[in-house]
Amino acid sequence: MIRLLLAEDQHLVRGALSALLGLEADMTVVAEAADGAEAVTAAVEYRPDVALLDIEMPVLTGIDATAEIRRAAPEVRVLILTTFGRPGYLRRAMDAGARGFVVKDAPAADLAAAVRRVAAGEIVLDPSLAVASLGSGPSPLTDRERDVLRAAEGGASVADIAATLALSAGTVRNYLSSAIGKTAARNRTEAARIAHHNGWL
Amino acid sequence: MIRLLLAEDQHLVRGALSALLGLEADMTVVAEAADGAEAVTAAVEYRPDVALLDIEMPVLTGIDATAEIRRAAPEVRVLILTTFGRPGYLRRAMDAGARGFVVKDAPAADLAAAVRRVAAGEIVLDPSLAVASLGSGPSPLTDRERDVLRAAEGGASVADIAATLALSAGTVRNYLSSAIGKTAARNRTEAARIAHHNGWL
DNA sequence: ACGCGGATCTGACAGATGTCATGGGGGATC
DNA sequence: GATCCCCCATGACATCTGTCAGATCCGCGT
Repeated sequence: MIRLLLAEDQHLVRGALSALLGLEADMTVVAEAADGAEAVTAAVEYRPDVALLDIEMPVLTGIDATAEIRRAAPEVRVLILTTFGRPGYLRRAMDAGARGFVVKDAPAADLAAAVRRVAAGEIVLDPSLAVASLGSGPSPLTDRERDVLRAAEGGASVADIAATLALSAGTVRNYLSSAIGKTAARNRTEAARIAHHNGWL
Repeated sequence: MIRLLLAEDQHLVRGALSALLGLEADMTVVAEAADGAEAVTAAVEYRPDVALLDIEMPVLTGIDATAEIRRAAPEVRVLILTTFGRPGYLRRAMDAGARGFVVKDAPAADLAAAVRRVAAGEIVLDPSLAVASLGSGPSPLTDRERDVLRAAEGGASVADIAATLALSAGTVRNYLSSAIGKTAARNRTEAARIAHHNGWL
């Protein structure tokens, strides 16, 4: 019997996934979590065979939660289940210690299969995603460039960004400029979109 | 027996919802669709009692699909099930003829209840969402302002937008300026974010 | 010790952006 | 018919943005 932990912030989706996996004769959902922090706590407490984590979660990202679980409950195998197949997500998830990566628009039957393979100790990756991940390479952005881009996402002005990051306005513009160059964009908005799409933020 | 049509573009989520609703003794999923156009076709063909539609779908939005179903198969009752409780979404969905609106982070048990009530002829709304919808009022944007903002979302320049909409650059800047004013934003990016968040795009 | 790259800053410049005043044309409303 | 709003446009202005050239500091590897 494979014991599962399910972490997903959308209540209805979580319940639906629980129902879906509950139909499998060899699986049982032993715990559910609505955010990354809850997921870590539950992983420590219930020691499931497989932890199924969404990436886009409040409080603690699925990726950060993966790293935490890796530290606090190393025998728990983490399978990432997320909406977006961003190359950067895959890479960071695997670096954090995930054992598999499934996107939410894969066929429903694949999920149970992935869970079984991860439980058996295999690494499970969508091959086309893996190709995209290796093709686009790691993030070319430095830490500061990432900070600045992230702060610029919502439409903040240079002055705003400078204030929140405690930098001079000129420095912020320099970072923005180099981030724009590295993403081959034509302004900060496009740069943020591209970086986001690649999972670099 | 309540006959259901399920339209949701993420395969895994669709399968999971199908599993969840399949557990209910008085419901059966008679058709599934991966985009809005498929949903309309399936609604016409299978004439389900209730059509469960996501809003964020390719080809045809859940809202557009609602209007189409209303025309082509008026006896089918549409229940919108979507990720974001944007006030503008609710309003437009109801205007298009939806009979209910449920957000994906509602408790899982609520979904089956909502389906039953819609099947029985009731209108089902999340009360707090309804309040937000009435509170924020309808979209203050004109058609053109919406077009321009939408075109600007990805970081396009004024010249790009002017080219795609066949307008003069000055006109584009005027529309952007008035959209920025109406959304109380400080630049186009923030305006697009706010409009998007309210479901005005 | 030396060089390299990242983080931080400044100053200057061209071009993009946001604002405003102003105009004409068309449809809806009163 | 007058009024209002939306569509479309132009020109001028102040500000914001993106780029580039330089400059200092620090840590890391050879």
